[in-house]
Amino acid sequence: MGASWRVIHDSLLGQIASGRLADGERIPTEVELKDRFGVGRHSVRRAMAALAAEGLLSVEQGRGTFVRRQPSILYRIGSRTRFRENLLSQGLKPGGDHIAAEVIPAPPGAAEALGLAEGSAVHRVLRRGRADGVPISLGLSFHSTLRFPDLGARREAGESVTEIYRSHGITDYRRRDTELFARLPEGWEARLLEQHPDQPVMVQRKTDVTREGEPIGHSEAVWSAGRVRFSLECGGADA
Amino acid sequence: MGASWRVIHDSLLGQIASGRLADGERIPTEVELKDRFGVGRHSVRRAMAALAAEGLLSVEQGRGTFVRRQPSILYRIGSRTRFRENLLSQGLKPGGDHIAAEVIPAPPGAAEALGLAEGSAVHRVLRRGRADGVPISLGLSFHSTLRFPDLGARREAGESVTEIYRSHGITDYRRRDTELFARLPEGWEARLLEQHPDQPVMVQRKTDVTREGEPIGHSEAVWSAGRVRFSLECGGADA
DNA sequence: GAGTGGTCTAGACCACACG
DNA sequence: GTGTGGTCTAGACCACTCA
Repeated sequence: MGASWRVIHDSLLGQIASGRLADGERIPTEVELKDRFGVGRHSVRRAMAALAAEGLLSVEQGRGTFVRRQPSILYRIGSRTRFRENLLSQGLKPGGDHIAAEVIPAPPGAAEALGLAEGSAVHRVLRRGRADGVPISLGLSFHSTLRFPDLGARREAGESVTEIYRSHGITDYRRRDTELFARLPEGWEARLLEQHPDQPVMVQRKTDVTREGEPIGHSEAVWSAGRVRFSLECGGADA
Repeated sequence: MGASWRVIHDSLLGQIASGRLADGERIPTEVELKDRFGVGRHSVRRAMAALAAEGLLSVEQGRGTFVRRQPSILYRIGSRTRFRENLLSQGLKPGGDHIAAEVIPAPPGAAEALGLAEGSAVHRVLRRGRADGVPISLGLSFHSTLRFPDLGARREAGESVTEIYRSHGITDYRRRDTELFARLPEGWEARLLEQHPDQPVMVQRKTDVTREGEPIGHSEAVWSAGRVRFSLECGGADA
């Protein structure tokens, strides 16, 4: 016989979908559900884990479990549109936090993309993007300290990459090798994105190059898959 | 205290990464691992689930659990490149199975994309794409039966969409609204893709329109995220 | 301190593969 | 039949939040 956790899962799913359990509302505790459905707590937890991985619940240790309707953001990709404008055009308030900035020896991936020797000093800047206050992305970028000595401090102060490029004489740049894939998040990524560790993220890897083809910046952005969909403005191949 | 399943997870991970557990090799049974690490079976299973969700293991009920190194395919998207050529250019053998073809009332999403009344009859064709024999995608497509009466049978016989379009006088078409996002797979999707249900998939939704902008086909392709990365040929916006 | 979710053990039975 | 993984119950203790 199949899965008794499915029964719980589907029951709660129905209540959330129908609105009987409203957004932000607290759902019954694990013990209460276990008694109500006459099953073990393990099965309740399994049902909750599935719902959380679907992005419907926010589980908070010590406080309870809450219905969390996810914003569904359509993020245009492939144009010259920037983070700010992209969100504003959908009526969302863009935001961001500075998480970390440091100088480290270039990791293999970044070194290769930037054409540097592995271990060369690079700025590593980590920022969190928000839409209407909800975390949606983690942007991790790498830039050579030789090329952009002051980048770390200036990004920390809130300057954009484009501005910093311009002050170093780079008036135009383009993207090379934009790569997109999905995976499960690391623990720290899930925490910073305030999402369940079983809910996937999308990773967007890209390299900026000058008009002449010189690589100047490499970045890896991690997007919450439950909150963001990408809209490609360049069409796509068929399967 | 922390997580004892992490210890097991990391130990096996190391053995797989270092090659001490080779591709295709069977790993110790749950009972054996539970005894070896001196933990409960639950913790062993949790470690296995994590490794399987990372795409490193193939768990087969009744047979055992095996190391499964995943192919990592870079699939170009955004150009005119087709499935066949895309894989061939990477030295992979393209393949595919016909799964199902039927005529159904148009579901809401497809009806809207095609500009049909909800419930109009459409062909629904499901195919599975393979690279070197490994399933990598499920392509679900919708076409009006009025516009393409013979499409179901012809696709089942192996004809391509482009060929069928051409025989109906459509010599050129383009993509509108390519949308890309990630989620966890449904049970049947995981089964058809032969992947773990906790490993994410990427969904690519797109609509074909004629040069005049008339929508003629809508499709939703589900890609195994553990096996495929997308390469966008049109750059990307920054985070 | 009481209540919540997080982790763990122990033990049972079921479903499936294979000899 | 034997052994594998899949599901489930029961019960314990820990970590965190909040009054």
